[in-house]
Amino acid sequence: MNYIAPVKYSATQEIILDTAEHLFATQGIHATTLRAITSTAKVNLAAVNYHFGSKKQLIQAVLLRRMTPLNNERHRQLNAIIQTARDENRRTTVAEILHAFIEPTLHFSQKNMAHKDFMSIVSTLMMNPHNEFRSLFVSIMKPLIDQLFAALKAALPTIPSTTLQMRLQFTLGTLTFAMREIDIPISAQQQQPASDIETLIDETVSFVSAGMEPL
Amino acid sequence: MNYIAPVKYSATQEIILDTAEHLFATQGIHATTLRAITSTAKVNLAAVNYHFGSKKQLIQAVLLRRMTPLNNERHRQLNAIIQTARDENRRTTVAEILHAFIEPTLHFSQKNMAHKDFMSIVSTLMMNPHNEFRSLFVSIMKPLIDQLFAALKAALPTIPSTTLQMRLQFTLGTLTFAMREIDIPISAQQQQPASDIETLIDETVSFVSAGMEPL
DNA sequence: AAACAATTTAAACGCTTGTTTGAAGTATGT
DNA sequence: ACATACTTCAAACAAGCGTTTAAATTGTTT
Repeated sequence: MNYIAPVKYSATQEIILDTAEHLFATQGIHATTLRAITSTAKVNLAAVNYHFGSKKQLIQAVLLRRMTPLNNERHRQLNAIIQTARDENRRTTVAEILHAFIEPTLHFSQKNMAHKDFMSIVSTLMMNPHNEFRSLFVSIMKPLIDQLFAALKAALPTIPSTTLQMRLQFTLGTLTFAMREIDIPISAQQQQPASDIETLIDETVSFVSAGMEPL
Repeated sequence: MNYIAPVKYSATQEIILDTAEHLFATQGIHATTLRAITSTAKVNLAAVNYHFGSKKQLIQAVLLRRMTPLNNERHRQLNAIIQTARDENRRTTVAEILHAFIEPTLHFSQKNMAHKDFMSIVSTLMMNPHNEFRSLFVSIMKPLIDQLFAALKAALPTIPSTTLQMRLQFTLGTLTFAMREIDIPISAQQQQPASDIETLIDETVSFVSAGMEPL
């Protein structure tokens, strides 16, 4: 359930997708030209239009290629902890729920440079309410966010929905910052401590878990 | 101290700045053309180059015009609570410090549509590590962030700097989401509760205050 | 009222953009 | 080996971009 099979691409298509992904992340989607993509990928200028139809469709392909497996994994983990709690005849905890969403996200973003680039694109998109491709992104995320909210509501039945929705938005904001090195530089900061993934995951989960239940 | 005087603009310049601000926020900086700005503002196409020199300099002017008074106010509030605590011979609390930063930010962003647009641009910029204008933005923010970090470090002396830096980044992420209606839509959500500013400020401060000291 | 400076205007500039074209090349199946 | 489909290629296309120009207009000073 909720599983979506990935799409297969030819070698040329994958080179284009990889190159576009990297340039979108580092230069921005709008600022990246087809000439920049094709010359970097060492393919002909017309290759993008031939293989993907248009620049717009290329962007969508870049997004869907990685979004699908990531969301599959997030769904898998959420279902897993819900099932485990049911088996053990108890409620899921807030930290469990948030971990099931945050762990795949941060693990995914730290897997390699390509994944880091991809998450960079995604977070930029999340921050751009009026972006042309945001509706695509939102439609992909919606079922997952709904499931996440329902799980949190069940774990924290006394908190009003309005408040809980707000805190979930804050959580997404925290996660967006966590999954990149956006770092407004801090003077005291010595050249990026570069903590490992597990520490980052733990810190993020405990930060938002505490925020979910203040006082 | 830390106060920077605002720049004066002519009527034509202000119309251009207002229009550019709105279009930058709703369409993105790169996607907004000078022709779109000047035709919407009902001024001649050449007016931007005449009054600001170039599109690049116009963007900088849009940023600086509002950033300066906002940061003046943030500095004022931070200095105020530090002075008050000193007068009362006690440490500043974490919630006080975060409130002094968050309150002016959210109040500013909710003042009117123009301010909302501006904060939309700023948050997009914060999320774009490789954006051309990020360095300008960071240089403006740096003294403030440093002061904020120093205050937090003094209030939470037992927390390692590395951890504290991470939590400050999370806080900025939360605030970035709070100051806009970015809202990944949640199904249970009934057409935006639209809570008032004071509630939003309180919720944000308590969320990040809790996150600063988990357990 | 005349002279000067500041601003606005319409038109054009060179350049880059995404896309399309038709020929050349390559792979596949019989 | 040939016919057929697929892919690559260089070249060109119209459209849109930021910027510049020089004349017309407006505002200010003397």
